[in-house]
Amino acid sequence: MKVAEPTVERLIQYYRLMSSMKEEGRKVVSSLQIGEILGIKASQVRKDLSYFGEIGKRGVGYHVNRLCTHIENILASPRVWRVALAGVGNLGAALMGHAAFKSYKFSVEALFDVDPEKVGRKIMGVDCFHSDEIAKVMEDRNIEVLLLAVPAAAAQSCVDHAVRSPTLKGILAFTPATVIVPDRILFYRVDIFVELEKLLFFLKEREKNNFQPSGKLI
Amino acid sequence: MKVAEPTVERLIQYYRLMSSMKEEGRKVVSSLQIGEILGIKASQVRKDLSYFGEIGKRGVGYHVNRLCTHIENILASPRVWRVALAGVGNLGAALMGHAAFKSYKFSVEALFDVDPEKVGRKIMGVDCFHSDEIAKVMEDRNIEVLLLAVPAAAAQSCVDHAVRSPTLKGILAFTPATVIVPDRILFYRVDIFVELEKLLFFLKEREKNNFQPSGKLI
DNA sequence: AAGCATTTGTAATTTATTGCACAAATGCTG
DNA sequence: CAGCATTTGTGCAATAAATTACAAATGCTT
Repeated sequence: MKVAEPTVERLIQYYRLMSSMKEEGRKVVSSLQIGEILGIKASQVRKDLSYFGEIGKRGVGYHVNRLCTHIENILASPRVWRVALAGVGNLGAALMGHAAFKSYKFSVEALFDVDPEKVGRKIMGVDCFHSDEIAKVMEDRNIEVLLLAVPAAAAQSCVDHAVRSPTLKGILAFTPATVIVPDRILFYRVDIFVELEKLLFFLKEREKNNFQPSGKLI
Repeated sequence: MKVAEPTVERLIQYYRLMSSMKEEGRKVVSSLQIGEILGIKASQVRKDLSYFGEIGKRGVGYHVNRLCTHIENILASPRVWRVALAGVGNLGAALMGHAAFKSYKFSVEALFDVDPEKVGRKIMGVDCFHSDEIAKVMEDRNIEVLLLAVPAAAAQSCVDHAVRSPTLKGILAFTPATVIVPDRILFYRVDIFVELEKLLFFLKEREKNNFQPSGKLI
């Protein structure tokens, strides 16, 4: 049983929404209501949620607490993933400082940078090493996931070092650069500038078509 | 003639690749080579590139300079978009400092924050206003696009203010929060934590299926 | 407890996106 | 200049994803 990527993405959204509804003390919610808030068709919501067994109640809706736990189980980690962060600039700092970064699903076991001010010190409680040592440190510390927040020019070289560690399983890159990664490594990218370009492109299209809607809404 | 979102996304990647190949002095490239570097099937590359007219040369490939200009024209802006950035924390600073942010497609005309240290001053040459003034300033300065880099808790309130300006056309949010936006506004989101969750989920799936590959590669 | 308004779960359909396969061009070689 | 190796552009097939439509449950009302 394999799950499609768009489904996983929506499951994460449902989970966030259920968490906040739980906090607000809400007990029950329907697929229609979930869909309206998230900008998704109710039928899509139902299909996603029923994918892992019948969890709702016909004529009633979904029990918020139960749905929350249910999705939590689907998304749960088998263990705490060991993560490293390469690039402790503004973006890296933004990540480290973010509330959602304090997750029980992973722990940051090493930092990498080239700045002599940072190398050799602990930053927010984590040892910072020089980027030249990526391969060795990642293997020593059994790092499975690399978060790549280095400048575009340094991205490929960082990846080349990192993939030499047999412990590496996945990379999440925040860099607007083309990088080549071996097939055995799961690779995801968050590219702010691609999204910005897309937004501007579809704004242009909208304008051209004189306000006939198109593109992705919500 | 409407263009699909995945196509636009790939066009941006092709453009980046062509730019760097141009710099390296490369003259000609085939769809197969582009595809191998970008992890895309050659047929997909050809389909994308032929969407806006025949640009390649059979038996030869694509002329790098010509292709670069071609895609540039497709993605070109009709004018310089007027942009504002809400949230001048680490993430906002990372954006402002980024090379790719100095684009001729848009100019940052206002900043918003709640920090009294920042409000009323110029930051990197741009006036910073209090977030309470979003609606007024955006209308005064004719801002069309809002970049939202505020904490999750503040996101919805910022959006509510911003959409009161009739000049607003699009929002790009960097915040891991559910926000409700009217249909007339084009809304895109870059959610680092969703991507991280997805990566961890598919790593888990891979492990479960004992290393049979799945998920998105490159 | 029968009737009714809801709301889920899912089979069937539609739409979107990708991949295949091959004719049509191109340029090189002898 | 004929033959051959490439490589594009594109109709068609295959795959993936979203949407529709409706039977099956549920609980409320009378």
